[in-house]
Parts: sequence; structure tokens; C-alpha cells
Amino acid sequence: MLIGELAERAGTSPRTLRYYEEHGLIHPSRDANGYRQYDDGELRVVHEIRALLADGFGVDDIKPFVACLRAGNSAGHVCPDSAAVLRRRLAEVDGYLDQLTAVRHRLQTQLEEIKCQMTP
Amino acid sequence: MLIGELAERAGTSPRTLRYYEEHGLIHPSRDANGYRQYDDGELRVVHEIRALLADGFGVDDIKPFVACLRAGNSAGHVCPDSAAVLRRRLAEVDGYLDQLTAVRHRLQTQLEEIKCQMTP
DNA sequence: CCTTGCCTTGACACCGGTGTCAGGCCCTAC
DNA sequence: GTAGGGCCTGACACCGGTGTCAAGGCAAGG
Repeated sequence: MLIGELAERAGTSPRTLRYYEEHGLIHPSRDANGYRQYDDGELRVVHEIRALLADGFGVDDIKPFVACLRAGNSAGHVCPDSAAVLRRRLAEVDGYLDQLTAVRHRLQTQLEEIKCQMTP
Repeated sequence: MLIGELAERAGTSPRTLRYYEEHGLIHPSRDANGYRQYDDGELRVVHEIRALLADGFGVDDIKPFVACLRAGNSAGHVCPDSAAVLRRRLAEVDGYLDQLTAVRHRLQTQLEEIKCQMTP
């Protein structure tokens, strides 16, 4: 499978797949041409990468998940290294939730102040 | 008051104050030197700007708040234009909260799957 | 006069995943 | 042979608030 076909099947672009490779997430072989050659298993890997990116992981965070999948596991998160990243990210998300909640509270308070002024 | 003094009093840097000016948030007068000259009221404005930035507003969002303050109001958010921005930002924050909550849920689920595997 | 320290403008760097373009090679079909 | 489409590498743009550096003007004190 060439890069264009994999990109289309994964719902992304060749540019993006080259970026993943540049950051050590996928390692396609090369045809005599120099063209990248992907086997079918890579489609699953790319889907895992994109799911994790959509959840806010960075490319470096994703490496253990990909390694876990390549090691034959049924899912990328069932390995200790992946679990460590999951816990770190969970704590990070909780921090963001706290911050956003505080912001939301301040916004709400200011909006209520305005309403009170409208009916003094 | 020169830029360095205002920066120190506001807990920020001259670079940052010049950036605010470049984006139309403050309009200092100039000495014969060409040096920016700020009056004391600008300290309050800069504090308002920094509070709003810390809550995730962009510089363009902040303009109505500054205008509201300059118009003599006791707070930057008691004007219709400011209120509209507040409501927009509140909706945005709610969207982020929903996304983060969904992510958090997925992370939690994956972590629980791992625990189950550890005691099968 | 010289140093020191503040000010001025202008510009690049950062972050991170992706779009997009340039210039060029490879292969197939006509 | 040539037109078209896929591939290759390399590079810049984006976003937005801030740090940081360069090169130079201005003021005060030795």
C-alpha cells in the first residue's frame, strides 16, 4: 500500500503520515522507487494515533501506545508505559478542568452582576 | 509614568505593554523624547487586560472591556458589548468543558480496563 | 567625555499538527 | 515522446502572547 492509499483509508493526508514517520511513530519500508510501502496492519496503528491525538496527547506521548500495539496486544493502552502516560494525561486534564471551571464561575458571576444592574 | 515603571507596577514587561498598544488596547501619549507617557488610570486598565487574558480572552475580545472602563464605568464588564463577549466566551468554555469531560471519561475507562486485566 | 540605564523600533523564536507550495523523480497510457 | 498523476524532500505559514536580541537615541552623574 502506498502513502496516498493509506492516507485515504485512514481519513487523513500523506503530509500527516510523513509527519508521524518523522516523529518515529511509523516505519514504512521502501520500494525500489523510494516510495513508502505500508502493510495492512499500519492502518490500525494510524487509527490509534489519530484517536490519541484527538484526545489531546502529543506525538511523543503516543509512542508507547504504538509500541504496545506492535507487540501484539489487542489495544495500545494495555501496557505499563501506556498506562503511565494515561495517568499523566488524566491528571493534566483534571487540571484543565479545574482551571476552566474556575473561569466559568468568574464569567457566570460577571454576567449575573449585569442582570442585577438591569433590574435595580 | 514611563513604560518601565508601569510594567513593574502591573507585574509585567515593557514588551507586553507595547504589544497591548500595538493591538489598540492602550494609547499612551509621548514625551518630547518619544518616550511613552502613562497616567495612573492606565494601571487599572492593564490589570483588567491581564485578568481577562488569564481567563482565556484574546486581545480583540478585550477591547470592549477597556472601552467600558475608559467610559467611566466602575468595571469593564458592565456594558452591552462586554456582556456579549462574556456570553460568547461562556459558551466557548462550556464547549471546552464538554470536550475535556468526554476525554476524561475515555481515559478513565481505559485505565479501568487495565486494572481489570491485572486481576482477571 | 564616558558610563550606565532607560527608552525607541524591528525582528526572530516558541509550540504542534497540518496545509500548501516548489522542484523534481517515477510510472503508465496515449 | 509526452501528458498526467502519484511519489519524493524541503521549507514556509498558521496562532498568540511573550522572551529576547540588535542597534541606536536620550538623560543624568562621575
